[in-house]
Amino acid sequence: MTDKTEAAILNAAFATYAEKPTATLAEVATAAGIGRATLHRHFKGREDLMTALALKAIKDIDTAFEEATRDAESYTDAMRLGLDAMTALADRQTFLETEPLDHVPEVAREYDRQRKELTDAMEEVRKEGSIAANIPTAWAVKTYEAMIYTAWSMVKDGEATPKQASALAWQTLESGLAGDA
Amino acid sequence: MTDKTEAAILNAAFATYAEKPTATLAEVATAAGIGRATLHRHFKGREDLMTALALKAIKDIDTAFEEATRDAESYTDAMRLGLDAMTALADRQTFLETEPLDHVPEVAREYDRQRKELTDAMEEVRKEGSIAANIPTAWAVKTYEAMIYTAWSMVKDGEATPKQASALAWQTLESGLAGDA
DNA sequence: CTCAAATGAGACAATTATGTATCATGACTG
DNA sequence: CAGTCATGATACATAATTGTCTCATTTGAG
Repeated sequence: MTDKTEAAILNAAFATYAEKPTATLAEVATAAGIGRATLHRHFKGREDLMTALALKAIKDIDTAFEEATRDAESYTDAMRLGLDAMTALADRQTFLETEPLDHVPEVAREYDRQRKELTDAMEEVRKEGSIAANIPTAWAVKTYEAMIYTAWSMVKDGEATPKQASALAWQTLESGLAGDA
Repeated sequence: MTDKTEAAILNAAFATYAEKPTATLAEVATAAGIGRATLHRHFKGREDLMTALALKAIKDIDTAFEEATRDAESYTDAMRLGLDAMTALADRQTFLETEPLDHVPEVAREYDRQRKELTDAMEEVRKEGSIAANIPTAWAVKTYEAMIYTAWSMVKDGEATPKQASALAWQTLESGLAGDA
């Protein structure tokens, strides 16, 4: 049950920290439906949990993105499919943005790698003609992430279904980066 | 010097919490360039500081928005001008989103009021024909806020000047909500 | 069923953050 | 210049969080 418990802890932690970045370990344990002692059995301490969360966040995003874009017909299409898949994982993205994680070399390295891959992919999207010339790639990447967060937020607030939200996000992103109003 | 010191504390706090939501009062004090004791002289405690920050955030945003949109020719134009002004205040917006503030009635009330005003204004923008029919107003509002945050983030990361960033934000928003790619 | 492993609950210690009080110092005011 | 006021530094008290340990109970595999 170790693996299942740890997964439950990590998932609960993502949800909890997305809601309240200052949450205590006790709150995370309660959210996971376990005792605080059990949390300490699986993760040596706060720092350990944070590192595990960061690495899992990166891995989950990688996996979801690869899975979703397996049979994309273009980089532009891959972005659309990826956005759809990521809408459910925005709590992980939020965690990575919120928590200062530079002090763990492995996390920093993986984070940079993922970010570079996304930037490279966006460059390909540009080559496909989906991005206006005056828009920097860095802006396109940040907007992409912002749309994922916004879609997630819509769902969280009960203002849209995941499908609706990611469709809106894609529509906004595609039109917005194409640039002709 | 009391007023100036308090302003310094609040501004430093916005910057600090935007960077690290779990920052301690000691870190805030250091960022403000004062001793921890002095912080306690101006704000009774953590809760007191948080409340002051929330109220100031709301007020700063109100003021900046009103100031910037004073001679807007339309609601759509007001949104553009407001976005420009808000780019520098995204740390306040971030604070309001990050910190759970429902438990202070006055803050909750002001927050709801401001949010409603923004939603109402966005409805007017819709009437001016700037928003595609299939896009909910709630989405338009969230996207607006997301673009402000994104512009701020670009500036913070040194990838654009404030002017460039808010121009990109407006271009993306206008084209994105108009909806025709 | 039986046993080993995992767990929850609780007690406890250690660490960290918060809150309060005091005092000497420097700045500004009248 | 004298006095007041805010401040920084420091010490100290309290509270909250984190980390460790034990033990009775539960769970699950064999």
